[in-house]
Amino acid sequence: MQDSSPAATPKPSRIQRRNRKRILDAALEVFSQHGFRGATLDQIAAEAGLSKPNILYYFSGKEEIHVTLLNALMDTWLDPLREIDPDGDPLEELLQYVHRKLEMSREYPRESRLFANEIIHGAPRMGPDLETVLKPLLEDSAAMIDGWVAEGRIAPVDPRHLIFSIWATTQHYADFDAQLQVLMEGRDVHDGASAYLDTLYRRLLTP
Amino acid sequence: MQDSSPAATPKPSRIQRRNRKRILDAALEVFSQHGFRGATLDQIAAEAGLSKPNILYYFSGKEEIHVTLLNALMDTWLDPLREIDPDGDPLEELLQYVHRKLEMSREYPRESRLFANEIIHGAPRMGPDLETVLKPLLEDSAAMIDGWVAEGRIAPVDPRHLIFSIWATTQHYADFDAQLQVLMEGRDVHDGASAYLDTLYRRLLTP
DNA sequence: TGGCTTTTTTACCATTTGGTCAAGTTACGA
DNA sequence: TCGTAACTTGACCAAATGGTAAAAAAGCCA
Repeated sequence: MQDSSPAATPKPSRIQRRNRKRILDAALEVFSQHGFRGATLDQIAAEAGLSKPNILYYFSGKEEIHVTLLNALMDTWLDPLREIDPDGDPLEELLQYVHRKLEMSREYPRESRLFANEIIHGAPRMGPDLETVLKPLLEDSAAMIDGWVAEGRIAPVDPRHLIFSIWATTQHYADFDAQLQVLMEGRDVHDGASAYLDTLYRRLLTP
Repeated sequence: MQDSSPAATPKPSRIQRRNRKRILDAALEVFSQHGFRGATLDQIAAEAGLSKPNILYYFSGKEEIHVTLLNALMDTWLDPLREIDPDGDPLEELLQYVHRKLEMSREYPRESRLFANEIIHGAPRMGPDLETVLKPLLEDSAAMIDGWVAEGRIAPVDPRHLIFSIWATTQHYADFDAQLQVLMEGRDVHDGASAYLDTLYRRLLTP
């Protein structure tokens, strides 16, 4: 559907799409590694294979790149939570959620660190999203879990802290990877984590 | 004992001690809030109530301040783990460890964030300490827990991932505070966390 | 109080870095 | 193929920032 309204963004050309993607990819790499202040446009430009002024042709500034990344991230980041089936088996649904989150930590550690970094520094660019996107979703999920508890289908548990602990334990494997590399030298971290978290939440939630 | 050997640091004067402490306090505040790159000497100076050149009279540079903080932190940070009594009741010892760690997150959120920030960015200034201090301690603790499991005094569990999950769940309350403030508006986060984590690890570890 | 050391400040400096600008260069529809 | 719009770049800036130097001030002790 071609947008013909005058105020809308005209049309993203082929080159536009390609270069914006390159820039965002490069920026994810650099921001997740060095943080917002620690990252420089020169680094992003080098990583993207573009010149700095060219990057500023596609984005109005460093800030806009960062915000764009954060917004895009929020959605995919919460998908696993949205995928919990209220009509499924509670224990299995929650365990699947844990495994999906752990899988995301392995597949997308840069995204996890980008997010963690933003929150640690007080979420200066995510405040609105947390309130409008994350909070309602958390409340819905908490209500669903409370329902399961009330029906006696899982053991009694504080639903919000349960979710926090799932976030904490799974994202830890991405965010603290540097530490784990030292401590778990050689061992397969992820398989162990998967088995451990399964046990942890199974014992917590089994009625 | 007055040190009279020629190569040793002479003697920290009263003013030296006072000002170095002021600087480290201020730096902890600023570094934990903005990260290493995000923090500026001017901010630290303002927070400490000293001029920038004066700060550089006490420390050779921004880096040295940061490293000093990190080193000082490492010790106190691991104290709770060292305090686990191998001869105590396993379940109660581990639960106490959880509560002590949670308490540290509440008492020293800045330290927690400083540490998290360092690790997220690849631990560029902590590599040696992780290897020489943290790793041996983890191995000792893991052996102790394995012993408890072998004796059947707690349920079978991977000791390293158990410890990781305790770190993750407790530090989460300090590191992701900005997120929790939005999501738990008004609720008492810490009391809920304390009760939840007690349940979580009790159900996991009860034989 | 005089003289020495320690501490503090004022004035700078060099580099880094986010961002601009005007002049190219390339892509593409007519 | 030609002209216009889209894209790219080299040369620059101004502000921020880590750090220095030398002089002034404050402590301290005989």
